[in-house]
Order: sequence, then structure tokens, then C-alpha cells
Amino acid sequence: VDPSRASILHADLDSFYASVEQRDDPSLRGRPVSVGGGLVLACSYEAKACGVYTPMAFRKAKQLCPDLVDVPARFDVYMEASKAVFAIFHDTTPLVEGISVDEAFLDVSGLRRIAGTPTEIAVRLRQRVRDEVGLPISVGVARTKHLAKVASAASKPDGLLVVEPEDEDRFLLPLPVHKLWGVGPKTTAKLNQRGIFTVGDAARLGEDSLVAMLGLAAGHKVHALSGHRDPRRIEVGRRRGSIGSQSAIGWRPKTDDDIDRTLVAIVDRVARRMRKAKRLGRTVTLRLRFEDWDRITRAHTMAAHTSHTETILDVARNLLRSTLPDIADRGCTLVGISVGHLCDDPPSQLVLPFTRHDTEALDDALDDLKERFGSKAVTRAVLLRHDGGFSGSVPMLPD
DNA sequence: TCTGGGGTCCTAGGACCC
DNA sequence: TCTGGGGTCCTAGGACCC
Repeated sequence: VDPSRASILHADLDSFYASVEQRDDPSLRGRPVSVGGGLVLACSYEAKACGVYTPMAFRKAKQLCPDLVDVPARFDVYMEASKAVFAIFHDTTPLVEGISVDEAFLDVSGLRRIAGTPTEIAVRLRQRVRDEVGLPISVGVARTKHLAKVASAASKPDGLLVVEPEDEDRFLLPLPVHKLWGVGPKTTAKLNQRGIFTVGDAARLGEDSLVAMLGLAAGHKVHALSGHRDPRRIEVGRRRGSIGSQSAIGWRPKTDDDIDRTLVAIVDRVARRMRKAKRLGRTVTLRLRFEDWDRITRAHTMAAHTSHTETILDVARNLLRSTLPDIADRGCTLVGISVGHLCDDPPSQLVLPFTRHDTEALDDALDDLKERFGSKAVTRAVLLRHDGGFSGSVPMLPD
């Protein structure tokens, strides 16, 4: 293993949904294709050539590109393709970090002797995805995650770009700053205002100047990334921290009942997904968006984790009720709920708050636990101080 | 460029605790 | 008693990503 060599791969399927449609329907190949309903969720390179991008209203896309073919989304088919591609990733190296359905980082630094150089591995990976799943995939190879990510983007479509350590300056520094991963419109505007347009411009600045412009985290990040410093390793088995759903409800005036009905549907969807994923959550966040595109969030953290629809709905309704007076006449156009602080169901441990004056509550909570999971499932009590510090531990006997 | 749905991480103030 | 230093959790909003 030589961390000074380019041995991190970033693999990214090209125009994922649109490529699946072109794969399954030969008549779509070579033609501009968009996936979605009223909105372009993904589009083929032929469509991108006319200036179509995501998310764009389909009407507008059709104006730009009269030959555009709109295909309804088939999410189940995309998930199947994603699984097949990830199976090839995992067959390539155990060190796979999924970023989304269509992209992942792979660390191949330890495979040189058994599988060849990172470049050889990348060539084979692209060929396998093409042969076995029928999809084009672009791969960037570099010494850090960030450089690999930017390299794969630069290699598209259907490309492979290897950035060796000695080429890093030549590759990254001429690029506009917004190509840095994590630099979006706001940060770009701030940097441009101060005469910083390329990554090279940012790289010449001291960390203190960047922190003064962008704040601690963003400044530190731009400084590090523009200097090719990115110590993040591939993280295997990352799990999401929240599950949510939202729904745009249009511009027509809404009554409180309209909003409540939407809320019920969304909470039901979220709670179902939580149970299917065997996760419980503790913090419910209500999200509302208004006609003027402004948005607010309201959150409540419950004492215990749950995936119970009615419990989450109660919390969501209380959040909504307490917010309604503030948002009268603002024209609500979107309702969303997400549940965070997720843990496994059944949880490997539960935290039961109690005070030394109220040990009865602890007894009751323990009885509840045994009833829910069976007395054998409750194996050990760990006493924690209020600050999380360890205080003691006792094995729990079945009775 | 007038815009969907699903996420992540950071910041900053307040409540609360010892 | 009105006073320090260290810390956690919660909430709300901002920015970003695919």
C-alpha cells in the first residue's frame, strides 16, 4: 500500500436513469431522452447537448430540444441496475463507499499484486459494467477522494481519467472554483467577488483569508481541497442518519385541512419506510415552503425512539399546529417530514432517562422493555451520567 | 435558471448540567 | 449566593450534494 500513488477510484454512472432507458429500448439510443414527468429528473447526453439539464421543467426542455423524448421513471428498474453495478464494485474491492445510487468510491491501494495497477482495475471495472449491466460508467483515479471525484466528472461521458500525483496541479488549478466538491453557488459568488475565479487563485490564498471569507469549515475545506489535501478515507458501511419525505402541493390556495391531509400521507410513507428499513427515530422535523420560495423547519425530539405512524403523526401535527399562526397567508407550497436520530429496530441499547429521586420510573421502563423484547433480550444495564460519561454496568438476569 | 425529492454537514444561540 | 469554566443536547437556518 502506497498512499502517495493514485489508488482511489470514483465510479459514476453516466446520466443513470436515461442510460437505463436507452439500454432497454434501442429506439431511444442516439436520441435526446429525458426521464420524469413534468420535470426532467435525468437526461441523455444528446439532450444535454441542446442545453437540457436537471431539474428543468419538461416544457422548457422541449422548447430547447424539440426532438426530446420523455419517458416515465421506472425506479424499481433503476434500483435493480444499481444493485448489479454495486455487486461489481464489491467484487472489485471490499473497500467500497456508496455515495448515491449511481456513484461510489473504491480503494484499490492494496490490490496491486493480485489485481494489477489502479488503472488496469479501472479499465476492467468499466468493461464489466458495460458487459454485465449494459451501462456506461465514468471513472476517475487519483490519490485522494476529492481528486478522483473531480477526475471522473472531467472524464465524462463514458470516460476514464487517471490523475497521477505529479499531474495534480496541472489538472486542478486551472479549473473554476465551483468544480471543487462542496463549493456551490453561494461560495462561488463570495469567492468571485474577491477576484478568485480558479482553484489556483484559491490555492494561492492563506487559510486565514479563506476562513475570514467563508467561515471556519468552508474556508478550511476550500484551502485543503485546492491544495490537494484530502485525508478522508473510504468509509465502508455508512448508514443514513434520517429518513424523510416531502411533497410539493402546488400554488392553489390551501386550507389547514389540505395541509393536514398531505401531512398524514407523508408521515405514513416515512413510517413505512422506517419499518421496512428496521430503523427507529427520535427527532421529527417539519419542513414547509412558501410561495416566495422561503422555507422554515420546526423540530421536536421525543424521549424514545419509534417508527409508529400515529406517534410520529401526533408530533408532526403538534409542530404544524404551533406553526400555523405564523404562516397564515404565506401560501404553503410544500410539506415535508423527516425523522432523524435513527437507530436499529430492535435497538442494541435504549437510553432511559431517570433521576435518583425517581427510580420507580426506571423500574417501569425496564418492565416495558422486557415486555417489548422479551426478558432474555435485556442483558445488561449501563449507568451513564447525564453527560454520557460512564458510571457503572450490571448484568440483567432474566427475572 | 423559477425549481423535485432525498439526503448530508456546519453554525449559532439557548437551555441545562456539574 | 448571581458567580467561573467546561460540557451536552436541542432547535432553526444555511449551504451543498445527487
